[in-house]
Amino acid sequence: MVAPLTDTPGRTRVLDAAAELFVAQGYPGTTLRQIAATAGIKAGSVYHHFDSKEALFVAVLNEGMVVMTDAFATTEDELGANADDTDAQLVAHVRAHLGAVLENGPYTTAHVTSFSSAPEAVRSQVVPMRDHYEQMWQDLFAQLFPALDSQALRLHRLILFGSMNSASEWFDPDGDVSLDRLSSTISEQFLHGVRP
Amino acid sequence: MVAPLTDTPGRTRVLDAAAELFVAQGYPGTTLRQIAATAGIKAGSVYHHFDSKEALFVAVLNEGMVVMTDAFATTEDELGANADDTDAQLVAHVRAHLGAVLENGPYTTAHVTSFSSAPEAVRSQVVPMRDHYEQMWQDLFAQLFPALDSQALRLHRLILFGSMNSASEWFDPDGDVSLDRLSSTISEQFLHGVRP
DNA sequence: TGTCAACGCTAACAAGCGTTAGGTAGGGTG
DNA sequence: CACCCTACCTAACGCTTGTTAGCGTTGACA
Repeated sequence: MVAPLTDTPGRTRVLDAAAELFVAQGYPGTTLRQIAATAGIKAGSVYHHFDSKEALFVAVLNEGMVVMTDAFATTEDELGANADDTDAQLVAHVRAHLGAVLENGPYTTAHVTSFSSAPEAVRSQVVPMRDHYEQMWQDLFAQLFPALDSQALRLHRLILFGSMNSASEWFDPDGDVSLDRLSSTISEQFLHGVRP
Repeated sequence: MVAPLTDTPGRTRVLDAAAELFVAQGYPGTTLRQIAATAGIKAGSVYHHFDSKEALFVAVLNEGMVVMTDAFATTEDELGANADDTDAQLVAHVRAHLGAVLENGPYTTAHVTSFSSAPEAVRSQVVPMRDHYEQMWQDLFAQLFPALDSQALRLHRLILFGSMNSASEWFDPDGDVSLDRLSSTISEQFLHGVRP
């Protein structure tokens, strides 16, 4: 079904397998035996690396959040010169977010697709990092659109997040729409509306 | 945990309970015993109304799709006079879609939130109806934005769907953003971009 | 060379899963 | 009256789940 992964050290192999399966089947729909099999070991051996299924899921989500936060920070650094060009700033950050979610492996995607299927215990452990990431965007929006009040900022941010994250359900890296094209379409659409 | 439902006849009570729980916990995360308890009966009795857990899920999703398709058709009928006003048409359909997803009970919401957690067997039974609904929107878009080619139409439609459907994750009917305000914000945003 | 931790295995556990068989109470109809 | 259909129950089935305990093997380091 899913080819066993290569010779990375054990813990990483388990983490990779878990992320991949959580994305495809959600948290309750994925079993430890599936994860173990994909990682090339037996179910009991997973407990050598993680305390529980919940802890494993938390580890996956945290790793994903780190990738996304890093992508945001890197983009902010790289911008520098264009820091006063609203359009350029937004498109760069959209591109970074989409890159993180759509081409940086299953860790980030897990956040978008299977966070909602997580039990409360898992959710509460991950929410702080999520909030931090959302706050970065909220600050960016406050800087880009100073005329909007904070409620409007939040609303528009959530609209943008919705259109970006939903792409994980239909985007095909081998299709005829590239990531760059998608990023600029979403950014243009968001800034100026549908262009005829 | 989940309050038992009211006095509706048996089959409907099971269907309501199932929809509610599938939305909250996804398909594999919801058990027949939970559904039965919420409906006020025992697990085995569910099989008097439905052949299997899968069939029950399919019934929920189909019911949701009927509601959404009806909402679309009703909107098209009601428009009539304004049929040449692009802005009015879009905002009306956005309002209808959001109304279906956010205030017409858990059946429609189940489509948005837990479709992805369904096993293949369920998915393939529901896809035709989904495709039909998407086609209605695709046709609407073709009429509203005749200057765009079909690839661009699809892209913009998916962007709009993303921002609308993601609202089911954060929209609060009792919050300070009303459904009407949300509908017009999303429509305006989609048509003309962020307004300062 | 001896020791120890890291890593994996086997085998089993209690609990929970979807599902089924067979039974019971009650109302409507011949 | 007898009959049957609807709606529900009880009790169990075979299976899978997350998890644990105990045991082997390996390689690094003293």
